[in-house]
Amino acid sequence: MLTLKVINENPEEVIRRLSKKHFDAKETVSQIIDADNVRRSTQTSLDTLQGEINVLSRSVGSLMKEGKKEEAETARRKVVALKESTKQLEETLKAATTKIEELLVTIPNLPHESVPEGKGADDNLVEKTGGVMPVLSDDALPHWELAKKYDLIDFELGVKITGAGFPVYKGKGARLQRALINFFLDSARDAGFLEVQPPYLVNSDSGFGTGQLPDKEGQMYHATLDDLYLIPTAEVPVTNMYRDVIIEEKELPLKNTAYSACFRREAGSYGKDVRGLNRLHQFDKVEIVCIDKPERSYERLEEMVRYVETLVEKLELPWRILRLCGGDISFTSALTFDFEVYSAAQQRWLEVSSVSNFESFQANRLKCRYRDADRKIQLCHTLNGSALALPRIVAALLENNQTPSGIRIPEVLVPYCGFTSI
RNA sequence: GGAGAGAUGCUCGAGUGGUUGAAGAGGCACGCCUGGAAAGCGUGUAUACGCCAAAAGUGUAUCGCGGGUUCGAAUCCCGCUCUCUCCGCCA
Repeated sequence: MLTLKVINENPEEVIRRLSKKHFDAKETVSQIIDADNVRRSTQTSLDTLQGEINVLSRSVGSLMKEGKKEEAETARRKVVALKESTKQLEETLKAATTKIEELLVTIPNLPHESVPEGKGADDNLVEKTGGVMPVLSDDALPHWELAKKYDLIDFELGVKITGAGFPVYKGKGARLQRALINFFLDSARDAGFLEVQPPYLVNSDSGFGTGQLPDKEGQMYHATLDDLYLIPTAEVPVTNMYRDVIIEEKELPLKNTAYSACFRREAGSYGKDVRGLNRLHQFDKVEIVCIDKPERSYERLEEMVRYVETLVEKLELPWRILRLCGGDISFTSALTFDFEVYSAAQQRWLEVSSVSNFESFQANRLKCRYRDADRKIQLCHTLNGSALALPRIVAALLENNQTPSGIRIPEVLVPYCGFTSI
């Protein structure tokens, strides 16, 4: 969430910049400022009053020691009277604080100035393209047919065991998954990311910290008996490692990578979007997460984008990078680059990575701070990206590399797979 | 899951109702000392919010979390969470 400071100091700018996300913040911003004025003045009164009470209370003790019982009793009565008025103030303060908090979480992050104007996915800016478009024969099969033909993925079996969107990978299909995960993790490690294995269930504090709660509650599986959430991405547990911490400046940047299974309810999805591997409830992903100081975060973002580029390049897939427009960028992000690979038999681009700078938006919720050179405490910037999400990579690999004699495995994966074709 | 013990600052650890943000020790930082270092000596070493134009300063809150008793709570009471020990179960 945005800091109170930003809203108080630059309300007009906040409103102006949010309009790019098609969010009208005018009303909310003014409500926040009003509530904050109440909060401040109430706290001032309350603190003063509480100070008086503390002084009097202490005097009760010393008066008792000196044997001045009557004076002590007078002071005691006075405190009781004063305490009555603190109750009202406390309630007002709490109400104002709660209101500010409630309003604050409804405001999206400010988009970076470089975010293009636009309504939706069609207005995203193509930043860069690479790879070679494959030429497939007319009888080329979509990946779900290929998965069946070579017995790589059993969607129906997953339906029996769990439900739609929980496929069972078999044989070379399963081995390809494992190969990709290892390839991604090894690559990330070579690029300087520290590998971690996080929990797959998180508590609500963690869900709040990265912005899944309260905004996207319905998108996560909720284990209600223990009030834990299945992670929609490793971003959640990994970023939350840095919740409530103060990092020394010299330790920045922090760069982590993690593989995890990801669980998403995907409520509201339908149609050809969900065919085969295009959209699943459970999928595998390797995530990269960075924490850095504000003045360096865009440098970091660039580094992450370049890194993801090397992955799609090594996988020999046709790819493109999109700079997301104001209408398509997420609630929490300031600037996002999406990576898409071309799935030749489906003849469509599939999103396989999303690399974002959240600036201090998550850090403010997380209370993830660092101590700068002047020993001052400041919010960090947090960034993350997929590197990469498996299912759509698999879809593109299967479709683009199909030949009459089988499916070719890109060279970089052969040592990981242990086979050269399917 | 059952029984018991515990949770204090960066760490260890004292503190069982009255200037305790918190003794003491260690660590760390800075300074002195030194040719340099060690040792020694000295100083400093939480966070949030408020007030102040700002710094200085100052007020309030915080001893796992939440509530209660009291003029006053780290200290007493209740609930929760977590950790440890023993038993049970178990990959």
